Amino acid sequence: MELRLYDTLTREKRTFTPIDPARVRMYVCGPTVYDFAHIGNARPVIVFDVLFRLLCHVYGEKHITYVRNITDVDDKINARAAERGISIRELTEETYTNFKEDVAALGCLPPTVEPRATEHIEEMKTLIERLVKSGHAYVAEDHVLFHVASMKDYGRLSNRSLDEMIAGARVEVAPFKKDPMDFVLWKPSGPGEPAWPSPAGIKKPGRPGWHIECSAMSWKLLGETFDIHGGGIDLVFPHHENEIAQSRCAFQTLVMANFWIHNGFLQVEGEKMSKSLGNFVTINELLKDWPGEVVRFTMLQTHYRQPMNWTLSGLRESQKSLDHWYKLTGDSAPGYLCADAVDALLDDLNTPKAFAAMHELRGEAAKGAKPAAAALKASAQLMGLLQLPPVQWLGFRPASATVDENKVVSLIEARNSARKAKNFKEADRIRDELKAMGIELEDTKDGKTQWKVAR
RNA sequence: GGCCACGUGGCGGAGUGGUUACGCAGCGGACUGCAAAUCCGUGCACGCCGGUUCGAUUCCGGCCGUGGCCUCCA
Repeated sequence: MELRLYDTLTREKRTFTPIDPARVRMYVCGPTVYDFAHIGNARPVIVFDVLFRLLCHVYGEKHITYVRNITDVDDKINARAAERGISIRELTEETYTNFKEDVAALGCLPPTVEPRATEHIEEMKTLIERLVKSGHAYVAEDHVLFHVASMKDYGRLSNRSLDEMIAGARVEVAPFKKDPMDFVLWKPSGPGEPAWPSPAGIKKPGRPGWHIECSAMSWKLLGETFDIHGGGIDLVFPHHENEIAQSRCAFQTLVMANFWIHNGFLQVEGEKMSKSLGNFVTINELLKDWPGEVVRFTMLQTHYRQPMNWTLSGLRESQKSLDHWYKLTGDSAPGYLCADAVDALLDDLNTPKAFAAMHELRGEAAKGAKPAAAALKASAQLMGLLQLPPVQWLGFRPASATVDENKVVSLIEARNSARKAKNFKEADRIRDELKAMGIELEDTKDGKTQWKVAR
């Protein structure tokens, strides 16, 4: 099995070879815990969960270390906690709990380690001290700044030259910076802000800059150089660029990670997702109306590097496909994996192509091929789908639908009595009545009637 | 303004220098009391303009459009 992955740094798709196949190491940037995660946050979580599962399949579960951090020190967190009148700790705990539940409902396995920034301040300070000592960072007005000009090939990941960046910079430059592109490793804390004793001989207590935490945590948990670093494409610059600068300069290494993998951006109904447009979709809200697997399926229907458009009709389509798959595979045990589906995944995580192979299996299974159904189930499960008992799946009711289940059931009974008595006029009238209530019926072969909420 | 992506049939979405993606919807048929579900069959495509080539949706150049980054952001 050969896994091929696209690397943002070298801009090519190439064979993935782990540094140590007995310990494959992946780091993915996790959430800043200040509010509910939105659908855009869900994309990397789901995409890298599929990669994690695939790596487990190829190298064995015990040989993968997947780290996804929790950013629990950040100015947005401070602001939100103050706004809500709760402590920072309360806010981050609450948000993290919500995040964990949401992500589990999306069928994502817990990473091997979920480190918190606040628990790795010492490592950050160690890195900062090293960078100052080696001349890559300097102290100015109680800040520690990384000196970008000290690194020859800064900008390679995002394909920018320093000159270009300086020319195109629109930011106001803090007066104490040696170079406009220099970024903060450590900054002083004001009253009410979280603070730790500062490194580099600074007297005033302070807190870390944003980028240093990932360098510190990946170092602590994965080492100076590791296999895969992932995140959203919007993190390429400045976050990942700066991580590379910090880690490589601190450790004198040629690379920080061998593969840099980034998922594409997401729009909602053809527009940028924003609170002002009213199309801001949180995972939490979505999960009230849709099973997690529908959200997951929808996300994987687009290749992870492509821009994707999140739509209601996309969710409906996914629901249909999964309904179909669940009905067909039923309670059958998972069988052999579909080779075409696995090959598609091994080719830079081509999930849409894997789905196509699985749709074909569905066709064979419909003709009565039991191994095809078993293969469909196994392949879907490799992608974190078809994990529920079919009864539970088919029994899902959206929370927003206010249906009186007892009434629905008694109407269905009345309709079936009418059908038995060949009073089809009455039976159809009842069906129409249910339809007006947003209930759709499905008569099964064994004479029973299933119902679902129309979408 | 600088840098970087993307543009495929009604919709979603893979892929390829010459041959069917696939899914949803539509249409026709089977099944059904009629529907729904399911099964069978089926039409529809590669933003625009040039270039390379025997041949380009696929390679190159330009243009147009959309989006991302440059500032917290997946």
